[in-house]
Amino acid sequence: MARRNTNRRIGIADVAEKAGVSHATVSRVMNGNAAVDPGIAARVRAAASELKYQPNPVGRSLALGKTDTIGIVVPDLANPTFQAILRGLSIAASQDGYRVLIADSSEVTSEEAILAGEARRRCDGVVLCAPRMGDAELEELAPTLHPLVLINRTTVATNTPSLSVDYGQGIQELAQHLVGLGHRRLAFLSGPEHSASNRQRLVGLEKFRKEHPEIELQMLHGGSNFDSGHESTEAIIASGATGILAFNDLVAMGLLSGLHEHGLRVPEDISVTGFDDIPFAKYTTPPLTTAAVPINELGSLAWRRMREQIQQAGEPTTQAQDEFSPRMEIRKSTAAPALKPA
Amino acid sequence: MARRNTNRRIGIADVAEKAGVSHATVSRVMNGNAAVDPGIAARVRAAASELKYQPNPVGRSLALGKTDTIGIVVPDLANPTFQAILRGLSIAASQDGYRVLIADSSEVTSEEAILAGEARRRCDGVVLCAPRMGDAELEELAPTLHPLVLINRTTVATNTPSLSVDYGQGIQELAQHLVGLGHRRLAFLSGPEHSASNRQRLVGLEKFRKEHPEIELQMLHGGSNFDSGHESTEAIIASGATGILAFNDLVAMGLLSGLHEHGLRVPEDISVTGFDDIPFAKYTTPPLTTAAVPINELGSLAWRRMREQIQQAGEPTTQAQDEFSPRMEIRKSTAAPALKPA
DNA sequence: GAATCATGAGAAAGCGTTTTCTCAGAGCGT
DNA sequence: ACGCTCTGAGAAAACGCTTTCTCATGATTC
Repeated sequence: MARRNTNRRIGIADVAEKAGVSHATVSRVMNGNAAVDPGIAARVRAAASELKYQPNPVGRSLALGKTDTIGIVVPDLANPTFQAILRGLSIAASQDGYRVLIADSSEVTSEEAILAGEARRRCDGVVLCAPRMGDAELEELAPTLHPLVLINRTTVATNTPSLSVDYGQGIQELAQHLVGLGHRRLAFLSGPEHSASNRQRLVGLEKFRKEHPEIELQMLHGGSNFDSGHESTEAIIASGATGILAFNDLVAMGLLSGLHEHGLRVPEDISVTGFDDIPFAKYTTPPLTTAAVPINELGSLAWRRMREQIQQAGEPTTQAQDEFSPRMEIRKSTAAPALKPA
Repeated sequence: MARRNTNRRIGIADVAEKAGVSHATVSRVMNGNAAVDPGIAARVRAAASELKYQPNPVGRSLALGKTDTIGIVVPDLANPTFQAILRGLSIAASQDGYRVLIADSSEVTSEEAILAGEARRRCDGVVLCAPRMGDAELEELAPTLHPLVLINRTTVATNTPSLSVDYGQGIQELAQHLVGLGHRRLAFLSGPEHSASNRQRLVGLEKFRKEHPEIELQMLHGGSNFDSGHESTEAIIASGATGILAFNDLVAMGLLSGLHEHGLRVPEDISVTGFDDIPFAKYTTPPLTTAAVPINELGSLAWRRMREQIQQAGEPTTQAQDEFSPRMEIRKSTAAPALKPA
């Protein structure tokens, strides 16, 4: 006897009474699960629409053991990449009648597991987006979250599908591009320390270094947003590099703006690349050379992988490990260096 | 007898059995609602943590009649403004233990009411963000959605709190700013037809026209994103106006890029203003003069108004109608016009 | 020492659905 | 006309929790 009965929403019981049938019959009519006499069905439907009856999803969820909702955990909702994934996921999921519940960990690593667990209990599955937690913790957490889809991380133990972008490959191609233009002094403006995608970039660049020992490649610390790019301007100028690989487009844009303020021209004086190809990248001045990540696909594919797991619950999951290769997007922020490097 | 019992998650019954107490006692211990013998409580807690018991939120929701979730309906999740509102809302709500469920109407007006209704049934309240539906429909829908918070729209009938931005005022100030710089030929590149905020801008500009009959002010049709701004470039040039009021920052940025491609310099040849002050606005080249909308505040205030309604359920709601005044953000995309207007 | 009271735990109802189980009645064949 | 199957509707259990109600136990008071 929880809530008082007064003033409650109209429920299946009201419809049943009005139509002169049992609860069960109303449920049958609403869901079309079993054969019901057409006459009775019509009566029920009339009663339902007259009372504007709408089934209570919570009761439904309890009985069915599913919520038609999936959760997504992201490190920072301010990041356009995660926003785009969220959007792609939401649109794809809604096409199948599912809704998305969001949880923003605000880059607080210790919160991720808690948020994910909570989301999982409320939802039929969880998408874990670029988690910052350590490998061991992820390995332990993953099985408890199933159905789970991982973005930008992988796990070995369980067969959880993962979607990732080959950041190592992309950053190498960008570096190649700069070298091809004639640059000999490069600098990488790195991202957040706990970011797995940042580590991938570092690994890729290490490989690049081995293959091009003649090229100077400096590593500079930075962040993942505008401001950190902007703040790094002086360090970049001091580095003497002519080709700058920014962690992502946001950082590149901040840097672009900082360089402009210092009177340096891009690409004449210095070349800058981004990463991600966020929608804004092609509208910067100059338009940004970057590695395009098929971000919309990521969101919708995440949903497809989730749906597969939800549908074939129990069956041997097909452990899909999708990896996307970034596509070079050569624009105007890169060019051959001036003859006499600064 | 819905699902088969096999393989089910561990529930309150398991804890009760393990601790040798009744379901009720476990519930009492978990929620701290009533006095429980410390010894028994400890036993229950031990059993719970040993079994890693986590209450099922669906069962909880059904019993409590609340879901600790609120819904938000937005016209387009790709729009940075709505992304920012979503983010502010989500962060504020999570501080109080609430989660956010999202619904994207994809600008399909007819879907809004359905999505909102569905969201409301699943959640404890709904935030309706810049709905495109007509006034009559909104008026009819609002009472059925309570607790409801409206953003960028108001409603008279019920006492639902609303948050809005004085777009009319902001656009007038921007126009004033241009006139103050010496511009005499202005053009407004308008937004989506169904957008209430676009109508507000038009009303504001009508007022401006009355007060400044000597100023030429053209109205051009446009959209709300980069591309529409970009596409309008030629129409803008053809208009002969020297001061352009873009619908929002996105449109302004697209326009900036288009003008650049046509060899026109901003602000020397033509001045451009945006609206919203999205994070990117200060990093464009040149940095964009715009009217700043306190977008983060909007999201968190939306939550505060929602929380007020949820808490004082039943009590006379305080029908708050908050209106924000945009703040002029004068940057480098506006300047005095060339002596001889094009 | 008996009556009263406070404390705290268990039984059970209730939240709003779905689904199984059961059974009445109709239709059919012999 | 009898028994069989079949259709379809109601009764009730189940989902997992909270909370009221009830009652036993031990403490308090006269």
